Amino acid sequence: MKERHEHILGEVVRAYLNTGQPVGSRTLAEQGELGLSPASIRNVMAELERQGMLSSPHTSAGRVPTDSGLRYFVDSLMAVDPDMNQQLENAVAGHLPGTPERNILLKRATDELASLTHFAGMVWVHEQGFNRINRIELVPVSSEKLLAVIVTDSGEVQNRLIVRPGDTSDAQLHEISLRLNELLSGCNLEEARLRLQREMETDRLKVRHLLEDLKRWADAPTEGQTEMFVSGQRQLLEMPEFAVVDTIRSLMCAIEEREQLLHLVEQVESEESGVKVFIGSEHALVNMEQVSVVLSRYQGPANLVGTLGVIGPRRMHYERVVPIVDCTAKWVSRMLGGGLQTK
Amino acid sequence: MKERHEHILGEVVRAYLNTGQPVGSRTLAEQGELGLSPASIRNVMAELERQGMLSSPHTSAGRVPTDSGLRYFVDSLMAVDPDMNQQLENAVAGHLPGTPERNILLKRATDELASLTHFAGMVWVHEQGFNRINRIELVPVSSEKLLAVIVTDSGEVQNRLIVRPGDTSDAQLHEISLRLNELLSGCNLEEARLRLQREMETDRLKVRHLLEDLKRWADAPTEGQTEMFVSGQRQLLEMPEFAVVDTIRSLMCAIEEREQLLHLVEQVESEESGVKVFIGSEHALVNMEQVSVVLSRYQGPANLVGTLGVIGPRRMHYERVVPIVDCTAKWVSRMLGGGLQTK
DNA sequence: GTCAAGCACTCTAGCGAAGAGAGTGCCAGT
DNA sequence: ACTGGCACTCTCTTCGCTAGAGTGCTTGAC
Repeated sequence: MKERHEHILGEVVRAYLNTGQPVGSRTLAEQGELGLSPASIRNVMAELERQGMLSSPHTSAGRVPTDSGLRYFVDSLMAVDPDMNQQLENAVAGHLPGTPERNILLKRATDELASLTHFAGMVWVHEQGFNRINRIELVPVSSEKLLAVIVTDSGEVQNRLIVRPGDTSDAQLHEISLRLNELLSGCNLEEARLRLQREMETDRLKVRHLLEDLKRWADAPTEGQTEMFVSGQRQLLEMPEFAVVDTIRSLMCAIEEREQLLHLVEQVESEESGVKVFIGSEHALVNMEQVSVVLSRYQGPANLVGTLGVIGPRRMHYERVVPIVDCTAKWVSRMLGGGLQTK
Repeated sequence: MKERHEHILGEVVRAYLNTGQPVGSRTLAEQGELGLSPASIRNVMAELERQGMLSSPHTSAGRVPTDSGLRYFVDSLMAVDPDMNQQLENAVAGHLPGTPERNILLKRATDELASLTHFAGMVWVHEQGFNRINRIELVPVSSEKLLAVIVTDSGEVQNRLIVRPGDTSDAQLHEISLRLNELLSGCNLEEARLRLQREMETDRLKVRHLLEDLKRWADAPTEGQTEMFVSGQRQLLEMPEFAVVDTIRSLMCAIEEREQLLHLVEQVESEESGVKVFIGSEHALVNMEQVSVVLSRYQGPANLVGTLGVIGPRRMHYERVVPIVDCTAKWVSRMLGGGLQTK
């Protein structure tokens, strides 16, 4: 594409991102960035419209960038301020200190995404079903109940109340704990199930009921296999383009139902450069042509991998949002990798 | 109030709850419940308007019940179908089987409230700061980290990663666990802090760092001292009265900020009959005159007490919503009381 | 060949007028 | 005490009009 065309496309996009309104040739000329008359700008704009980069809502409105136009802008024209990147990294790291438990860390990252971008922040955890049990502990709670705590090697903590075998002292319970750790440490779910089954048959510890309870836990389809955190949905209501309830409704539905979004998340490859942007109809979410999604993979230790990003109006400042998502993903990877490494 | 007036007020409210539109004298007469001519109905309606039970948006619209009108209806006119109560109890109990961990149970109750009413369901837990530690356990996670699990006597499970003291074997860790249990079982937060302080001075176990970590935990302002679960916000978007974005925005703000709602929750006394209804301006939430809140206390074991309910449009079917909230509160109380009692 | 100026054309947003519809209040009659 | 009838009021919708903004095209200058 000719340099002048790129220049003008860039200006149209920038003006559109700022105002959300169609931009006309005169406003662009008066703005003075180009040093051209409205008429000349018009010629170029007409050309860009033929190429599918711009479109006009009607004859006498200005031009609005199409999805392709925004795509070209994001891919080739967008200039990321190098200062900002540094600044952002500091901001992200500053707001998110410490190494808390995994889910708390991820929840905080979600909040941070939302507050930095003013859109809705989202974080997914893909278990991949390969979690290995790192530790299992039985904590006495009352005479009838005990709490089974499992720590996986990806740093996740799960706990569940189960029935306490009759007449077991705390010391005996500790015995059983030790035995279970021998038995199950390093197992994934599948193996754990098998070994529990085998153990039930010999049952040296006479705790058949307890083993059954545990097995039932392992058998249950691991709900929340892809966990999801969301934050800041409210801020989307502030955007003027969502003043029509219909759009916001589709948006909330998509967030609550998760199916559609998961499908999108799968398209983000971890090998790629990092951030992936879906503009308007590119993400194929129904009734959400006015919505864009910016995502990036993060990588924790072992088999923990996830995706995070934001969902917001098509008219978002990609120059700012893309680095935010990028920094957050890197920061989360670093925190997870550094803080929870199990070996 | 005269019987006829009550009768007509009741019909106006019912018609309004169904349609959401102002109701006129003719529609009411044609409906045939009253056996009166439009003119007679008009006379009564004018009287009711003078009493502040009804109001007309403008001269030639029908009448809409005021907050007082709805209040009178809820207090004196509302007939709760006795069958429904039984039916609801079955429905609630049916959808919510088992006795999982406390927070999961409460989350499920929230979902159930939302799905039964089609509004947003909410559940709060008021800790009252009196929680006693029932059990504390240290679970080894890696060579550098361990997981501290605390079970309170209200059945709540908290866990946190802390630094593992250098060169401690799993067996030693168990030793420390036992000692900590001796030290802290039955303590509330205040006592725990004191005892940890004292222990740090003598420190028989040479684990000063660990004790410091724990103390820091106890010192931290217990965040989420009033926990809150929300579900089904999306369904509020379906309500035609929330088609204007402003109302829904205030609503989402109120839910996310929590402050205002907490203030409201405090007004629900546990001794009272059960369900408390706040209609329109009664709850003094800003910009939410079109919103009603229905709440009830539930009572768990020991010092665990909470509030649950729904938030929805002023025009809700109170005859249905009130028993739903009532049943859910009773069911939650039963589940918590029965399943997690510690002694 | 490139750019700018001018002009006719098109489309929308906003405003006021007019008419339909719904509901009321009041009066008179049974 | 209740009802039928009538005049009145207010809103909602539709229609037509105008001002404003922006375009495309043609023509002329460098």
